[in-house]
Parts: sequence; structure tokens; C-alpha cells
Amino acid sequence: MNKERPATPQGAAMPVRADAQRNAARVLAAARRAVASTGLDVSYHEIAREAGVGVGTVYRRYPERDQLMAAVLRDILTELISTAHQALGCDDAWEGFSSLFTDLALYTAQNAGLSGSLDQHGGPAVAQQRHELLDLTRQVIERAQDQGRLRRDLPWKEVLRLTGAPATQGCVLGLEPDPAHGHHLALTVLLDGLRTD
Amino acid sequence: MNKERPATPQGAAMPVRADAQRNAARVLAAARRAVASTGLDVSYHEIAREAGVGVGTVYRRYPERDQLMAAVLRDILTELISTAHQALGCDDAWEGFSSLFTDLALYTAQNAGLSGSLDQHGGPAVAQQRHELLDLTRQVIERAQDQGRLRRDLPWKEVLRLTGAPATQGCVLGLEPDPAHGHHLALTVLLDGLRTD
DNA sequence: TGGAAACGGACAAGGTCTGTCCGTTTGTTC
DNA sequence: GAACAAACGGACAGACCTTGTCCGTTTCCA
Repeated sequence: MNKERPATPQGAAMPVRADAQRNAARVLAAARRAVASTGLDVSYHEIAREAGVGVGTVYRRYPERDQLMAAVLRDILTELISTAHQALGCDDAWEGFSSLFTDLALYTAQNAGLSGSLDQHGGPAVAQQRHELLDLTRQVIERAQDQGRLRRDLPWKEVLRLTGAPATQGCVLGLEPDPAHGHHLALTVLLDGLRTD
Repeated sequence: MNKERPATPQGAAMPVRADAQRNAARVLAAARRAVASTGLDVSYHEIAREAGVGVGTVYRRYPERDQLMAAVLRDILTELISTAHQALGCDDAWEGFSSLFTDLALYTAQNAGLSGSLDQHGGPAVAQQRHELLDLTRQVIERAQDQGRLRRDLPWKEVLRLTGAPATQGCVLGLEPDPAHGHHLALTVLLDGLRTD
């Protein structure tokens, strides 16, 4: 999939060996799993073990920790962006919204280990992707609101923040922590959902 | 407050020195803070620093890690039990429920670090306290349901599980993880709360 | 089949955590 | 206020975990 090495044009000099490509995929997948379960501070050895690969291979691929984290983020964001596109393509605005909301919540829950300090990692490319995802979700939310299917008393960013409610804090999205406020809103909604009268 | 040493009867031989008592309180408070922010694996040094005390003092008080964790849990559970009693004393069943729910959620959020594996720590005394808390919350929930103020389509344990929704998982309460199911319910309620039609 | 790229994992260096020990301080008693 | 014991604090040794490198071996491609 993605490689840190110079991409091979057409029939250039360095074709990138098959095993290298295979391992690159394994390492990235393992890193995602490891980061999700353990957090940003997983050891390289742990990732290597998870990938069934030697440590050297991981270090060779990602000499800097930031590069690895950026790759993980890029991978995740790519998935989410695709999900958001699907949601926006959905005829029913509510259905689109709720499925995206569910996916985001699920994702956030699975990646609780990532919480906080994600802005540090991943350069402008990741920032760009995150921006794209934010913009798409804004559209999905506002469309549902425009059609009267979704409460209008919450600005879209607040709705998005609720995404993190079933887990801890929104981590991929890079929302400001603001735990007091956001947390309170989540509670309000939960209570509204529970109340019968 | 609580001491690991033999309690002094009336005018017995060992009156427990004042500074020891002071430090005991400091250490416990520090441990609560440290465990909440860092997790169950905080180092003794970290706790000592937080308490403004030497490591030796912490080790002297709690030679075994389990003893310390049990003390922290006991402290927390005592607070929550008192909250639950207040909720049960509330005239308005919904008000009682929602305030308890809010407190539990707040607590859970603040102690995300405690997540999981709390049953291991703290012996029968903690288990007894936890049982008491569970029983009280069950009463609060069922009272609100009986009065038709709270959805009846959720068994009380599920309602309780939602408590963990704004954070991660219920940790003090020792509910089974069951993330798939509980998580889904939390989402359903959140979505119900958000939907207008 | 030969040569280069990639691999794996042992290993040294550095850091953190545990748990103890003992000289010093603090509280209590008379 | 003096004497004694309890409690304190923090330096320190040892165990454990991580990082990052290095080099003999394996795998791929031409």
C-alpha cells in the first residue's frame, strides 16, 4: 500500500521486492492494532511481534516514531473519509448521519489508546486529510439538520464531539479537549434519550 | 482516616502519631489522583511525589500494591454510596436518578485510568461495598421506571452500563465488559436523544 | 545462479520502577 | 525540655523494559 521508499515509476531501477511490500502491509496493520490497544507509546518490539517480523524491519521502514504514527493516522483517516463519502451519498439524510455517527463512535472507541496529542504527529498531509474529514462530516450533519431530522440546537462541532461520548474523547478528529462542556452535552443528550416524558 | 495499622482502642499503648495520620490522608488522596490520571500502574514514586512525601512512607503504609488499590477503591466507593443514598432520598424519582447517573458518569470519566481488572484488587470488603452500591443504584433506577419517568425497555444493568458511555467502560462497578452489546445500546440512546422525529 | 536488498534477532546502552536501608526529623511522654 | 520511639525521606542497588544498531542469513529478482 503506502511506502516510505521512493515510489517506483514505470520500469525504474528499484522495483521494491515482494517480501518488502508484504511486510510493509503487515507492519502497518500491526501498528494500527497495537496503537489501538496499547496507545501511542507501544514499543517497536511489540509492534514487530504483532506483525510477526523482526524489529529491524520495523526500524528500517520507520526510522522515526513520528513517521510510523503518521502512517497509522493516514491509514485510519483514509478509511473514515471513505465512510463519510458514503454517508453523504445516502439518500436519507438521517440514515447517512446516523451511520457515520455510529462509525465514528465505533472507531473512537476502538482507538481509545490514541487519545490526545495527535496533532503533534503527522505533518501537513495528515492535517489536510483531517480537514477533509471534518468538512465532510460537517456537511453530513448540516444536511440532516436542514432536513429537520436532527436537532438544530447543537452546532455541528458539538454533534461531532458527542461521537466520542461512547468512548473517551474524540482523538482522530483533533477536537479541542474541552471536557467540561462537551461532556455535559453528551450527558444531556443521553438523559434526553432515556427520559420518557 | 483509614489505617492499616492496628486501631488504637481507648488509651492503649500506641496512639498513632499525628504526622503519620496526616501523611496517610495525603498519600491516599494522591493515590486517587494518580490512579485516575495515570492508571492502575502508577509508580510508587509518582504517588509519593504527588503526595509530597518520601517513597518510603508510601511503601511503609502499603507494602503491597493491592492494599493501596483496595484503599483507593474503598475511598471511592464510600463516596459513591453516599451519593446513591442521597439520590434514593430524593422526592422526585427522575431527579434522583438523573443526578446519580450524572455523578456516576462524571466519576467514571474522571477515573478512565482505572478501566478494567478492578475485581482483582480489594478483597471481600470492597466486593461488599460494590454490592451495596449496585443494589442502591438498582433501587434508584427501578423507582424511576416504576413512576414512568424512565424508559422501561432497558434492564437496570443496561442503564447502569450507559453510565460509562461518556467515558469508556464502567470500571468501579465491575460490570462485565461486553463492549459490543452495551456499546450499541449507548449509541441507540444517544441517537434517540439526537433525533427530532 | 549470482548479487543485492531485505530480513531477523542478539546485544549494548539508557531509562524507569521496585523495594530497602539508614541517618535525620518529628511527636509524645514524663 | 529531655529522652525515646515512631515516622520520615531519599539515596541506592537490582530487576526489568525500550531503544536502536549491527551483521550473519535468507529471499527475491535478473
